[in-house]
Amino acid sequence: MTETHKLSDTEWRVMNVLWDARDADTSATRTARQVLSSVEEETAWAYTTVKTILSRLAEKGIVTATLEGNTTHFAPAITRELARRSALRGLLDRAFDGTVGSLIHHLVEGEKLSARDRRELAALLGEDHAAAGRRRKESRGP
Amino acid sequence: MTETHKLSDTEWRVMNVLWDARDADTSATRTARQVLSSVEEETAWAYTTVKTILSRLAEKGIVTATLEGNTTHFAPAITRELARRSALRGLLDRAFDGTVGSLIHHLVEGEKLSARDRRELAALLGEDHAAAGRRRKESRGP
DNA sequence: GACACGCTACTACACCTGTAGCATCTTCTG
DNA sequence: CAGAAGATGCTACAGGTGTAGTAGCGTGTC
Repeated sequence: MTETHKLSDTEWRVMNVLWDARDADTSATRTARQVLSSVEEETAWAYTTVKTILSRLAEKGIVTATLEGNTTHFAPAITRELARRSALRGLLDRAFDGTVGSLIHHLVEGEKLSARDRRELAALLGEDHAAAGRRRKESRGP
Repeated sequence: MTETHKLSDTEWRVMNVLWDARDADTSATRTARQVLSSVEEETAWAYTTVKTILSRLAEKGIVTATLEGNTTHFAPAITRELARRSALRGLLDRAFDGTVGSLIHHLVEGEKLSARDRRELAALLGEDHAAAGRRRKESRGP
């Protein structure tokens, strides 16, 4: 149901700024101007460009816009996790037979995983194994 | 350098048909008609739509088009692996801080990994570990 | 009270993507 | 050979995305 309407490249960039702010302060918001200054080293956008992107995001319900004085403050309306999940799903469906296994295979087979990544992965996996074993309530269909 | 020009949704669908053909026969090619029949259960495309997509892919050098008689035969000009790598990189950059670790974290943390995936992942990881030169005894029962 | 400055809303536009029609050319078939 | 069946190249067009300009409104400052 939570159709995350597929963020575009620029939208991701903007959303990342909003989410990063949230990481520092759970109720943080950002103005267009602030977003601009956060990205202007990598993007050379005009102020109005940021404004447009933010407005479109607000239209789509992906960010919330609150007018305060005469300045609009923006905040993410969906979590980064959700957006990530949805983007990942899209990639899996498009490019990896829709399966996580296929992606994992690609990751492990390719030169993509450094020894450190591998170690980290193993660690996370082990850790999670313990946690997941306790609350095994997964029932997946074929 | 190997700029894989970012495939769109439909392009992926078509390319997958081409790659799948390759999986069965290393030198397989597909006509627009054949591609259409491979996807028409999921897409309801018109023949000309497939034709356009294939032509655009050919223009971009992502598939090769060889006219044989009056029918063009298409074959992938880039490997699925390459396209996957490039798509994955895009996703990582856009949504996962550009790091594999972040994606892995997401995979392991989220509910995305079934017990089976997890097992598979562990297996692949172990397998690769062994291949790397260090042989280790695998005695981990879930 | 007039003005500058920033902010907003509205408008613009080119390119890409999804989707497809049409006129035409080629080849098989009787 | 004439027509059917199918392939091709052009053309089209709406909606989304990237990128931004412009005019007008609110508010702090002198």
